[in-house]
Amino acid sequence: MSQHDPKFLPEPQSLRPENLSGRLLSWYDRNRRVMPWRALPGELADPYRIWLSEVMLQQTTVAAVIPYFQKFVERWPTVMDLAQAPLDDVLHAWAGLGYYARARNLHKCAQTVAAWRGGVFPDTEEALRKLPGVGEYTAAAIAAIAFGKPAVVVDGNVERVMARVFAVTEPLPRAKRQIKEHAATLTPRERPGDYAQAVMDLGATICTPRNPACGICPLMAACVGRQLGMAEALPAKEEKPERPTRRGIAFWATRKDGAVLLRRRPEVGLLGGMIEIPSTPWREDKWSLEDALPEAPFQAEWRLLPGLVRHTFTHFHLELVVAAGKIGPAALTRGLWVPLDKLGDHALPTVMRKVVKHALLKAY
DNA sequence: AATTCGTGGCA
DNA sequence: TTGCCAAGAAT
Repeated sequence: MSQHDPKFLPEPQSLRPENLSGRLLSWYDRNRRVMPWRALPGELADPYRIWLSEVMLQQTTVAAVIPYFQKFVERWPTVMDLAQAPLDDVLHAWAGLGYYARARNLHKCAQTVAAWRGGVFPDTEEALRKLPGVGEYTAAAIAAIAFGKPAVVVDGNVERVMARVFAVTEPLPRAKRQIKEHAATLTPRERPGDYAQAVMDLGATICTPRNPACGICPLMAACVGRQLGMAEALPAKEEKPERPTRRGIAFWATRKDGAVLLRRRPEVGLLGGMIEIPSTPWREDKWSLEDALPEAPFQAEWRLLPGLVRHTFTHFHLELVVAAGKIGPAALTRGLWVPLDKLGDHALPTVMRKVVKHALLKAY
């Protein structure tokens, strides 16, 4: 086949892999999305705000992050402010956003940056990667977006876009290395931060997991996945194990003055360091009240409230039955007695707020 | 390398 | 109702 053959359609130069970034950037410029951490065109990004937003955005949607981000930067405008804040204040402000280890690492990272560099973030991937809570993705994202470094940024959006454009059929997570190689071939030296955000925006708005809008995609002509009719099916993923159900009894313990007993969870593990309604351990077998009594915070006439509190974590379902009881004058217990109207002052994760709501509805 | 980490929106 | 999914990190 020669170039003079009318059937030969030369691949436009703009569709060569090294030029796809140009198409993405021009699409990005035409469809710029406003987010509170993004610099305006021509402005320099604030590394503190980029870092804070990237940590919040780990496995979390933009819509969920925005109000938390606003709250954090209003209360702690610089990394020095955040470093000086009590950890409890940070956990409380984070409550509801999930993955609470992020909040602890955020605070630790702020203190590290404050101590080492007086509040100046490192600007290389290698140095960023050493900070607590900053992994491969986040280091690359900060380096690219805040410092203009041509880092290869690979998040879930990039994985999906690359898998489709290059028709990568190997399932994730095995395909990660292959996908990163593709991503590296597209990463430009000019405007790498905008490019990274362009791919992520594309994945969030057009190259979506379901019903991708291929008809208006700036990469449509280059997308091998689409040409093969398999774009929506990519990326392939390994099967996930099914989620078990765990059960427990939570103790809604009240005092004569109406205060409720709370306690702090262990620093590590599920809901680490957060405040909870005391409960039995969470196990697969159902609990009878008799089984649960030795786990109660004190001896009392516990009564089971009708109904259940259901909550789903990443890897299991939880069903909590709530038992209500009043502490006697002689009983001692460990924990934190909190008036009902002060429950909001504590770092209660969502599952525990559900327990509170249920108890308030059923116990009075 | 495989698990363990939350939560809310969506089909 | 159920499962999937989201700008992943730590161990």
